[in-house]
Amino acid sequence: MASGKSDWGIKVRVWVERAGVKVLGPGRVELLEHIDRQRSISAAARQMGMSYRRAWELVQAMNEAAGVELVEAKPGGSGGGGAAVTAHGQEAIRLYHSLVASFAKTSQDVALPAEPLAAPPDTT
Amino acid sequence: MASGKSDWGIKVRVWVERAGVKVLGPGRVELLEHIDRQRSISAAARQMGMSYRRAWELVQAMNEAAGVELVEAKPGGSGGGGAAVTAHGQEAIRLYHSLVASFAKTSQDVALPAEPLAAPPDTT
DNA sequence: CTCCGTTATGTCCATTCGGGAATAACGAAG
DNA sequence: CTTCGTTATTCCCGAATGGACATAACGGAG
Repeated sequence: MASGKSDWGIKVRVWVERAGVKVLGPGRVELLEHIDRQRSISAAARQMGMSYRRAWELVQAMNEAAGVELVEAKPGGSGGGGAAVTAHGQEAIRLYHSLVASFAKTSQDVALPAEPLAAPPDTT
Repeated sequence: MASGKSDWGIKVRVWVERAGVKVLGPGRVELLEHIDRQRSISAAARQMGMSYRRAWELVQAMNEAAGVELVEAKPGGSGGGGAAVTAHGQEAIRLYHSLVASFAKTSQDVALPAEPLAAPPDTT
């Protein structure tokens, strides 16, 4: 029963750009949240099963694309240093979540019919 | 003036799945429309600047994922054969466009503020 | 000064993706 | 049967992606 019930679904991916370059996406925001909790890029990366390299690149890309520091990182110091999500970063997280919520609501409203690809009756 | 005005924007990508596998996306629907006009996969591919191979693979994937033939292709015959978008395919195009329209509307409604990342005032 | 864990950066490599080209299959028209 | 342009299929390769690893830089604590 490959199509026994109705396993059709709508998927939406939302992201925020500035000057045409990506600033926030689902993965980036998730990373922001992990950094916020861990106060460390490497710890966040580990927790997400992502390489530190990639996490760091994402942070760079985010900061540059946003034009403001969303994550403030510093090497050295007690514990080796660490990273923190700035006030702008916090705001970015809130903003993105509200966007996702809006589109999720739309997704509910436009729910697909049981048979999305039933050809409409001939109108002649 | 890297951020002189307000070059922030929201981007949304919508796609339709069945049983967890992608059926329709922006590129696939565009391909459907080109095939519908050209009545040929290869012509559609040329027009889109895409290799015939990729176009053909997309058609296969679409047909299989949908569980119904969205494109009916036949080799041989006068003119070498050709391809046509079925009634189900036509319906798929309509469906996808309506989805995109809905999400575009939401995108308008949730338009970003001029300074998306202005930190909210301290509430203490 | 030494130690430590994190940030910062470079190099190498497996995987994926899709283009390009080559080839066969096909079937109606002539 | 031959011709013709399209569909169908395979093989090879370049680019991009991102993981794994190695190494330096950093700076507070002791």
